[in-house]
This record gives sequence, structure tokens and C-alpha cells, in this order.
Amino acid sequence: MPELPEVETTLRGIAPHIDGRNVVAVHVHDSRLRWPVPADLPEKLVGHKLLGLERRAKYLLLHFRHGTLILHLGMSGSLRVVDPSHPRTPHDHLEIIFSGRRCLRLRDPRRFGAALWTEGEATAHQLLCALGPEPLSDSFDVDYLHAITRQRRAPIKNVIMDGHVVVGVGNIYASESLHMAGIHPARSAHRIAPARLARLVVAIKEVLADAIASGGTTLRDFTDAQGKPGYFRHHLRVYDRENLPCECGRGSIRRSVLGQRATYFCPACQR
DNA sequence: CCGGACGCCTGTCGGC
DNA sequence: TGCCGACAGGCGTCCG
Repeated sequence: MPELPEVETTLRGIAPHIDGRNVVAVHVHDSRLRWPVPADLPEKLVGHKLLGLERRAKYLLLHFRHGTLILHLGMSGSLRVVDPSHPRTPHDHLEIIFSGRRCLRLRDPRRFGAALWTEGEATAHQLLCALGPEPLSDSFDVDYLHAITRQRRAPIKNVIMDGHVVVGVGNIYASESLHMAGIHPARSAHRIAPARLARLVVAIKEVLADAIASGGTTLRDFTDAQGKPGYFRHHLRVYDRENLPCECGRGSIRRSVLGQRATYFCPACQR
């Protein structure tokens, strides 16, 4: 479900309520996420102060003095901060109660998400150490993408969705970025000229920044930490718009499948 | 190394 | 109305 803008929206929503607070209780209602939630998570966290939160790729990192809680929302996960008395719903698998009656609740119907504990430098964790650059950072630029894509014959959409190339670009924003850049999603990455790659880099940054500013995209059930939907759905130019006219005025949007993922594009303005 | 397919899960929706 | 298949915002792993 959540791509980078939705995870960033979640981070900004929960941080003010829990940053700097002490953990007073941890309840693991269902440990069967993508990997088992560590059985000793309560004893790791209770009594310790949350020193800071950050996002890396689509992971949320909650830093404590003696380690870091790594959260991932998978396809259907969401986090909310509620009063501990707020009734639980069937898929609320993990609760972390902070001082001041702030309850951080992880809901994840499909259980593709994760909650892991790591000690030492979080970025050295196996899941994080091989990730590509953040798309909104200066290190993600045309020189970098050019160097990477020269060796890649796969469709460009698959390449920009590969977290070892650049993180955070999920299925919605890959289609949207390629449309903004005028690049056909199935084009072999190594056959795209530098000037067009430069447009793609700019498009990825713009699309993601706009989506963050809109609070992410709500297609079905994404909500922020207060339960509000994201408004970027109204900005989508191709995603989930099969057969609707493209704004270029020269064709209608088509749907195809790349890497087993739905892909939306305009054959008239994307080459 | 690369590229493509698979599997993990539950919920929802459209067609018959 | 009920059933059944297709599909869903991610990603590690396996195989050729």
C-alpha cells in the first residue's frame, strides 16, 4: 500500500505525539508479520525513551539509546496514534503505549509488514545496508542514474522500482513519473539518452514531493496517523485511469503489466 | 551479475 | 443473492 510519500506522511503524523516519550507497555497481538515480531520486544522497549524517528526508504526507524525499532508497512499496513482505550480492530497487531496515553497502533490486514529490533547502527541492518539513494537527495542525480542504467536492459519502470537503484518509488509513482518525463515504461533502461534520464530524475523528485505535500495517495484505505486520507489521488495523471483521455489530448491511457505489476501510460506522449 | 517469476496474506470488487 | 476469480500501494528469494 504505502510508497515513500505515504510513509513520510505517516512519520510526520506520528512523530509529534510520541517523540521523546517513554514506552510504558508493548502488546504484540499477532506476531505473524512478514517476519515474526521478536518475542522479547516488550522487554526491549518498556521503560526506554524514544529518542527520535526517521524514514529510510519505506522503513520507519524508531531510535532508542540501545537500539532501533524498524517498522515496515508492507502493502496494507498503517500506523495511528490513538488513546489506549480506543477500540481495537481485527488487524491491529502491535501496540506501543507511550507516556501520556499515546498508543502507537500498527494495523496490517495482509501482514506483509514488519516490526524488527536491531542493536547497533540501524543502517547496517541487512534490510537497509544495500539500499539505493533517497530519491529526494542530491545523490540521486542524472549522472548516477545514467551510470546505473547503462548496464540494465530491463524495462525502465522495473529499474526505478528496484530499491537497490533508488528507494521509495512504488507502483503508483513509477507510472506517474514516467508519464511526466514522457518515457514509455517498457523502454529498456540502457536505451534512454542522458537528457531524457535527466527529465526522469526531475519527474521522480517532483512527483514524490508533490505527493508528500498532498499527504500521499489514498486509493482504497490509506490514512494518515489521524485517520485522514491523502489527496494526491486527484493529481494522478495515469495511474488507475485506463481508457480515460490523457491530458496531452492525443490518446487515451492504456494498462499493461510489467514485472507482474499494473502499469499505466499514454502511448501517444510516452516513447 | 541480471531478469523474471513466485510467494507471502486478507479484503474487495466485478462478472456470472 | 452467492460464488469465484482477479486484483491490490512491497519485496525477499529462488532459479535460469
